[in-house]
Amino acid sequence: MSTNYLQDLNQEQRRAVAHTDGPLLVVAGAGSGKTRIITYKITHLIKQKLCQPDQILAVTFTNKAAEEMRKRVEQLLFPLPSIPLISTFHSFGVRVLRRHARLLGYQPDFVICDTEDQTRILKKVYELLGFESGDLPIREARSVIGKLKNRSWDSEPEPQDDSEISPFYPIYERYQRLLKESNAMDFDDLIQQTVRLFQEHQDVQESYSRRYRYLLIDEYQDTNPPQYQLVRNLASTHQNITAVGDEDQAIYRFRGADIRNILRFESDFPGAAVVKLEQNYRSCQNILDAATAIVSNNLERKPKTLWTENPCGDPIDVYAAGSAHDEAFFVARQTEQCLKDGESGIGILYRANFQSRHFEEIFGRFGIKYRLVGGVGFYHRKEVRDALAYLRAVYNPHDNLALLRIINAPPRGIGKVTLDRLYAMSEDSQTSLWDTLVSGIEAGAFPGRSQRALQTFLGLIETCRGFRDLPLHLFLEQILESSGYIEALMKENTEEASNRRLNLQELVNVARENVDRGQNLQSFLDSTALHSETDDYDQTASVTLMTLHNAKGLEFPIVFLVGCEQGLFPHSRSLSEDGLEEERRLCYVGVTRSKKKLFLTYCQRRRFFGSDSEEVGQPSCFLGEIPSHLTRVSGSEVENTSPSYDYSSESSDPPFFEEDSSGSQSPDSWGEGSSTEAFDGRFIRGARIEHPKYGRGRVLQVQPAGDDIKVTVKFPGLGIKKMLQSYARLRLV
DNA sequence: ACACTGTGAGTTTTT
DNA sequence: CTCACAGTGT
Repeated sequence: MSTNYLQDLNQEQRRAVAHTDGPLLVVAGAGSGKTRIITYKITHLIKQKLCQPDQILAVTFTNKAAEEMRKRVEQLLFPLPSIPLISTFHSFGVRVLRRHARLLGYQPDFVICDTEDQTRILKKVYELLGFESGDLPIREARSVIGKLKNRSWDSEPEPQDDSEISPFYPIYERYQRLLKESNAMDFDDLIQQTVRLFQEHQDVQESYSRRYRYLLIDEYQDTNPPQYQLVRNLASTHQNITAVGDEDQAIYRFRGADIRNILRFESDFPGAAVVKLEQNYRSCQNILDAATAIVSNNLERKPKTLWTENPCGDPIDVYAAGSAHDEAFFVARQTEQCLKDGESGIGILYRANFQSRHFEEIFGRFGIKYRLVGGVGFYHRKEVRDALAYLRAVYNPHDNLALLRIINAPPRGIGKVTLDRLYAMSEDSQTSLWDTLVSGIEAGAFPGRSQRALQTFLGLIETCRGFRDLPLHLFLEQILESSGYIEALMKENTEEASNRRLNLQELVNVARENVDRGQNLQSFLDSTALHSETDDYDQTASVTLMTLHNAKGLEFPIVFLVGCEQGLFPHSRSLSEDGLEEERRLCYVGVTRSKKKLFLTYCQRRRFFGSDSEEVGQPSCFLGEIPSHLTRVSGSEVENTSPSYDYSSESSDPPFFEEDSSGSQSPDSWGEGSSTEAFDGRFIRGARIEHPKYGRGRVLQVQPAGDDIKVTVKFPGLGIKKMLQSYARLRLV
């Protein structure tokens, strides 16, 4: 068996796989065999004996993608003497950092904290610095910190040149210090600290660069500056890098991803070869045409032409639903029909997680089995996180974050007053909470009741430490018993509590599987921290609900892209600046997930925040970018429940889909560019605005009023005001 | 210390 | 609607 596997590839793909020496950029359009390139190239390198398997490093963004590749490589190459490292950026970071943590002043058993931990830490920071969440909501503080960490290669951010961020720099500084003191890293640190390690310790960098002689990077368009720098560091000694990507599918700018990384690859890596893959093997012609038409409105891209030999396929169905409920109903009915026809592999894709609710509800009523990816996942449940914190705290009591989480869960009489005291003492003595607690109890530093409660807690942790040598799952079971956690749930005697118990049982099962695979506590904790919900997504489920972001890299015979409304998709918060191009790419990603059949739906009215009335919405401007001969439009009628929404004087029912003789099925607001002129960056539903007198508010409703536009705005604390756009000097924020 | 209540505020996307 | 929080009462 020599080079048979090359027969599966087209000419361009073969060129990409056969190029083994030096930098290579593979510009791979949607559905053109991106994953195939990486897996076959790994195969090629090994079969041609260009290196040992364990000298190959392939980096992806999601565990799911990594797993998929591992599986495929295994299939291609039977038994292997060693295995290539196929890993996500983050888990690669963890791997390196666990080994060299001390060089950076961390302990090797550092903790990985996620968004929830970040929030807890930030609350503490606010408390310490006297910040109010009114000054800057914690959510935004997180994003400011993320920006600081992700925008540059070096680890010391320069705040002074950014007036928008510099007032909040103390928050960043204190946050980072608390993290360090807790021996913790957030997700961004996992990359950034790795880069720092490489910068400060050239020898370490070189050893990794020499160790991995061939580098393959998936989804290169989504790399942010630290990741980019990491890649360059790894390639430094050999430049054997294969970057695979597609700038049209760059959808992680909010995470600091910089599309220019892929656009300037050739100048970054002199002598780079470039291969373009333009044949699409996935979608029908109609779908591909629609996708191409949409994305060609973007300016920030290299033009390319995707083509396919696949049949034309059905027209794209566009459905104008009356309400979100109606939309879900329509999708459920269509889905039911598809299932009856023996179809499987139906994807319901949406912009934002909260949209899933209606579909879950209606699908439940229809008896349609579905799988939900994302949302509040297993590892984010309170009880699961508590249990993991117990593991951490018992294993290492100096883990402040874990200790704080479980010290009073279940309630055992250690409240805020006691905790504040403990915290202050720990600040004074510069020791961990645990040490402070131990010495404080000895010194009798607490009032009687707290003293006894803390004493009990201390005894509990010490008892649990006695179980440390048990296999992980038994260890966990023991802790849950001894801590009284299970008992407290039993006492509650509600359905919710019994669900929680089931979840904990499930966690014990996961732990057992880990033991069976020979993994230790540390790797168990790592995998739970880096786990994402996409990971256990099962290809065999016939109906799947997920966000567009989660859908990247997947494909479905049938796709429903729902909620195609101005303000939701494109999202109102991305309308200012050039965020619209990114939304358009997201739309491109969504459309190209589909193999044979695509439905696009939107709601003419949607409830916001579960408010009492449904507000009028405009169809997504992306719908207007699809040539009308590719679509088939239908819709449900909207009853005129509220006179203020009455559009009937302007068009007959259904309002947006008047059949006219000019041949265009599109309403006026769709036409090329016109919707963009009227609404892009303006005051659409959901947008946040600022009024010179009332301050900040949110647009609830927009309606035409003669030549002007009437805008309804909710100002927090002040109530709802209606105003005309031309008079009110509104500004987007 | 904690369980309860009402208030008010907030929904992009993720490792 | 659903979460987090403040303020109540025990």
